[in-house]
Amino acid sequence: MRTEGAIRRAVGEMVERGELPESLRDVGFTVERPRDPSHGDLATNIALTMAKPASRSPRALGEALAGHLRTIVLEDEYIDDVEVAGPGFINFRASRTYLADVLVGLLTGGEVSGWTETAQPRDVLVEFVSANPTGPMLVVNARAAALGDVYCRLLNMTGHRASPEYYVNDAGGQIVTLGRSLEARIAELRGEDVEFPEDGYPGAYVRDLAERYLEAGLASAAPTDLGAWAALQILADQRALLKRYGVEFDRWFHESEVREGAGPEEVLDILRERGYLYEEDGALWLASSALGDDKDRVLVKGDGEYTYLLPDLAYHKDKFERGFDRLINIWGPDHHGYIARMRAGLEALGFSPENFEVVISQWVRLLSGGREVSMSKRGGTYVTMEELLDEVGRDAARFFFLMRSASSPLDFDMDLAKEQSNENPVYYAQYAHARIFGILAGAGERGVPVPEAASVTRESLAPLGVDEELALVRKLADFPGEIVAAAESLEPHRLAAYVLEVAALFHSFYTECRVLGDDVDLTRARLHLCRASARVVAEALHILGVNAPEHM
RNA sequence: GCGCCUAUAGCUCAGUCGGAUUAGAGCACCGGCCUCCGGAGCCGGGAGCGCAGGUUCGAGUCCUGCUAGGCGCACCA
Repeated sequence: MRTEGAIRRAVGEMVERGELPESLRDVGFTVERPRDPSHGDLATNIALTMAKPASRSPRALGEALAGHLRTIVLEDEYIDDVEVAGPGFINFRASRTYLADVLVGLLTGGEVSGWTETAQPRDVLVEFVSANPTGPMLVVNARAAALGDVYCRLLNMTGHRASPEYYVNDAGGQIVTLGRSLEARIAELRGEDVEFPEDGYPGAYVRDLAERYLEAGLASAAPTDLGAWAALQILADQRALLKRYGVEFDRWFHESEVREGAGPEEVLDILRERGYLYEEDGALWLASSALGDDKDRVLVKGDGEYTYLLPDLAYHKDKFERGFDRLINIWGPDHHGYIARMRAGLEALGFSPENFEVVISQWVRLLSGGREVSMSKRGGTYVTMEELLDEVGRDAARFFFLMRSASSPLDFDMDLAKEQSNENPVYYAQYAHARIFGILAGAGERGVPVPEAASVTRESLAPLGVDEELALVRKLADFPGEIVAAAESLEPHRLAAYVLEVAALFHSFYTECRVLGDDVDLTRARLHLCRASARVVAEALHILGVNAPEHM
């Protein structure tokens, strides 16, 4: 901020002296952190953007601007140096005072959310997983669960109000199919000779449910009721598993409730009023092709039954009516074709489609022993989310899913995730945290006084100055900005990458700089740096829902 | 046929709002570092933007076309 102000002032001065035309007073430019640390802490491209309109060489413009900037920032205690580099970038170098204040802020600054609050908070509903209650959750569900959960954490951390929600598809034909599958398995257990339904669910879990059903001493029932019962059992299992994974929903919204309520009929009324509903071939159609969809969609079938879309529209209408002004849905890649009709339907209902976002979470391919684990739902061979958690644990599973952007298909290396070594990124990050606590404990054992975090001052940090120390502090200074960037772009993988970078810089610092030494002041300063690093690593991991252990 | 996603090092992936004659990590491979705070660590080394155009002072990034892979195009959910 202050850098941008200084640049504006420098441009203003040049305009007033006639060194630049008036038209360039408000020229656009950016200020950003250069990728290469040797280019300083902040850089602006202003000389490049104004070179053409000013018809002067960017390099010469840069020199002229830098001259003005030097006198302007002279009294700024946070900026040490201004220089022109490359084709005409103007680089600013942060002062040691600035870096010291970064650490003071990290150690005494209270809740992280206080550093990252947005000026425009929104009420966000994040709907994710929403797996059919007809079978166990699979690894793709685990990926979506990690993403949705962290979206909420990121949004809440940046001052929004995010609410995680699960839509339970407990209506429609699939529940009946589940019921008929269960019926057949129950009959088998009773020794009856029955044929398993052709389209039934072949998984072993249906047999387990049949056993449970008989053990509970429940009477025979119609397939619909059997299906409803089975779905309830499966849902309870899902809920427990998600909790174990660190994901809890504010609300489980049942499709059956939507269908029983007035919502679907209200949707039809509004669409009719707004002219987006028509009848053809005995069915009621949504005129979605008028709003960007490939074709119109049936809402009420010829037999009077609702299609999936109608209750879903009613559900999303309900979301808006509950006061949410931003809806985020995480869907699998097999549902991307559904986006256009959903968006069209919401627009037809009078909602702004910009407030409805869909993130497509791409498939997960499991690798084990260097080979792909075959996944076939039809063949009944698949790896469930529960098996994955049993195998690799919560921290590794979450971190691996969150390391990659949602839009990339993911190769999940089970062997690597299980490995307790430096090859495993999640251990690498956690190790940095544990190592710091090892140092703090070691200080106590040696009688080295460990300063309270709150006691840190600019002056107490003055002994820091080695490259490894400063590089680490610079990286720590990015923390709030990384949270904001990850939240705004809904890209948790940035934060995962960031925490690995912090860990790497900490390990380098640790190797190069002995923390517990003879120099009391230096030791105190480095202990503060350790504490601040541990805090950033822990906070970042916690946002990702990953533990930051003190011992490993 | 139409639509969406993907294509960056041998492998798995980053790459911010288009920025720096030098495109980064990790794994794998090669070579170094423990009388000392946690070696689950550190330091060094080679190799790459699918193809062809275009926009721009500047393109891995934006646009067009092509190629390859994945997914989707229901009165299923």
